[in-house]
Amino acid sequence: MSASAVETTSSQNEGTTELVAVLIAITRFSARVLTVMDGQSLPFGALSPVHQSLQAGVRQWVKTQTRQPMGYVEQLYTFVDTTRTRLSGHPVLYVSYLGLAKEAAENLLQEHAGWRDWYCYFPWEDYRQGQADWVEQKIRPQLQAWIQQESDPAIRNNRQRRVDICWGWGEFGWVEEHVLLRYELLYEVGLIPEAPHFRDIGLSKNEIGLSMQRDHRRVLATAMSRLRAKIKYRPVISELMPQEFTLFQLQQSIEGLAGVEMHKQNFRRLIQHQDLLEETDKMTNQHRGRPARLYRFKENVLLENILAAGSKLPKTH
Amino acid sequence: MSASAVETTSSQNEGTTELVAVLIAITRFSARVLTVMDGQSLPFGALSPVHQSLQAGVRQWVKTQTRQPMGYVEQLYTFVDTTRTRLSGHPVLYVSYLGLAKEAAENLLQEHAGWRDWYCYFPWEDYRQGQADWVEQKIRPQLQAWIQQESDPAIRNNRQRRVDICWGWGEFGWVEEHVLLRYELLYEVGLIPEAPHFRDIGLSKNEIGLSMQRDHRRVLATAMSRLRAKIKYRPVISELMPQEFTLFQLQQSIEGLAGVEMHKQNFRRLIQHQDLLEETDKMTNQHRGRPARLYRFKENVLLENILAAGSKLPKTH
DNA sequence: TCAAAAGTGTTATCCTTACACCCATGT
DNA sequence: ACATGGGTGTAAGGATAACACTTTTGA
Repeated sequence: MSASAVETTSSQNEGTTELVAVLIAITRFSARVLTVMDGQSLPFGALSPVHQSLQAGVRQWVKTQTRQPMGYVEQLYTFVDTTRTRLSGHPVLYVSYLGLAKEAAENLLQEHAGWRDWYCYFPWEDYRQGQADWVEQKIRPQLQAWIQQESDPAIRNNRQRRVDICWGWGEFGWVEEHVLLRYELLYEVGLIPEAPHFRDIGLSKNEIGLSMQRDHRRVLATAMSRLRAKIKYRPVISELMPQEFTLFQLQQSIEGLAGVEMHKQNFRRLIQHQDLLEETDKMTNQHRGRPARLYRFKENVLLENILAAGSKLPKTH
Repeated sequence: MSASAVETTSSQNEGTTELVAVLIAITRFSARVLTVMDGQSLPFGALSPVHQSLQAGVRQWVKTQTRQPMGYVEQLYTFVDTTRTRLSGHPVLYVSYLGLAKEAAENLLQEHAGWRDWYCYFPWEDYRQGQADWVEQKIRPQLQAWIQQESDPAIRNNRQRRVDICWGWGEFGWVEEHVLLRYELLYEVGLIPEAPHFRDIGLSKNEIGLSMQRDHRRVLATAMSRLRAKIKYRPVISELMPQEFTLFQLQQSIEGLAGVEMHKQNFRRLIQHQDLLEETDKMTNQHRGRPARLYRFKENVLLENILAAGSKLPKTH
């Protein structure tokens, strides 16, 4: 503290930095995110000089706020909070981290902490049964109106193209990792309650999703984009699965993350061709139908998540 | 300023944030990076509350420091400077950005600003003629010794694996986007002058590369990794090329970035199958051999760099 | 018996790679 | 003439997607 008092630079150089964590776990094949404040916020806390690193700071805050240990961790993105910056007169930063936890601890510290299905915040991102009707019926006309609002035909064309790319319309297909693009589009158009220029058109929470404080929903969207992109080329799914599992459980978990369904037979073959899993000698019949073999990830896969090395997934359906 | 004086929180929450820019351009088919301080630093400056966004801040600093305008910009990574944090008693952050410039302005503002070939800082990353002899002769034995230092056979095995993945030895191939992994390995082993535990084994600057202040070389390595990965699935190369160019020039530019050579015929076909380029009616004979057709990127490609959409490149050789 | 899920096998198609070869120009 | 780079064709191999089909269990 005495050291900072010695600083001769103006307070323009000083600022507040907060660490924000998006911790993901899979429970019953659906993706969940760790929240605090009754789901209105992600775990967060101020960066302090006692932290040895940003990562250590995030781990510490999540641990003290929720008691949930973080497993695999990677940096996501750094945001400025323009509102708080303007109000306080110094820059307010959020450095966000993505974490993957193997099991969701049930004995969370605070009453207001909890695991939530991530589709509560992004209902339109669950594309497993195809595009929801209300997207076509309620969202699409709003976007179309937004396109028509623009008088310059060149910009109007760009808007049309952007909308089509985001939602897989026209010549384009649905791309599950465009979570952030879609969120930012809805935000810009004014359909997201967090937006300063929000226009309420009477969408329910099951449609437009639950809101979060301090733009944390954008942070979550960033995390979903990153994770959905990453599972396609790196076996990070191993950080989320239990020790042993069936191939179908693995498929359902990935489908839960990606928000799309996959072709069963090809999924199995593709996974088995990749030298990621090894058979156990156990079978399970915790489900309807023929008993299934249990598999586990090979030992080196965890290491290779930290280093490098690839993995592939089949296309949808 | 008066607002920050009102702050009641301790100075632990206060910190300094610097913006660091890695601006890349291609000159004569080799990748260059914009530097200041005679190549010892990347352009940087403090984040201030007057900046409307992080990106705007980076653009402003690069412009005022070098007069070079930035084109395409994306966030790279946020680092903590542990040394300066310890000394000052408050967190010191670097938020880094990658920028791609179409042409390298020659009339740079400062005398000490300049464009440098990025292989000056990472000589081992130029793999276009295969692996350099001195890597095999001087680096490899050092890495091998580092592996043998470890007594625990499990950890020793991990080290061996890590070294092999990084450098494409053993069962692995050279992966050009592992720039950061390789740098961090060399840093950890103590071969990089910037490392606190640096052991001088008499490598020349042509071998271990030029040093930079404040760990900026790590920032550059991060940028190279990102860019090398990105050109494989997104046509960001369009942000670096001049208006019109031949296919061979495009190939050489990409080879300059990736640091590997590509198969000529397949490169041409792959590019032409992707609906990225359009023919002009012009030919050039600014080179030996048969005159070549000039191409340009389609108009929508620039837009799609900002949004999404893919592109592919052939494997090496 | 039927539904649900585990599995196996096969084929068509596309993409990539590798190789062979001809064309046009400057020196 | 030949070196250099431009440009076309094609065949082999591998990966993927799509489809058909059998097996084993619980309800």
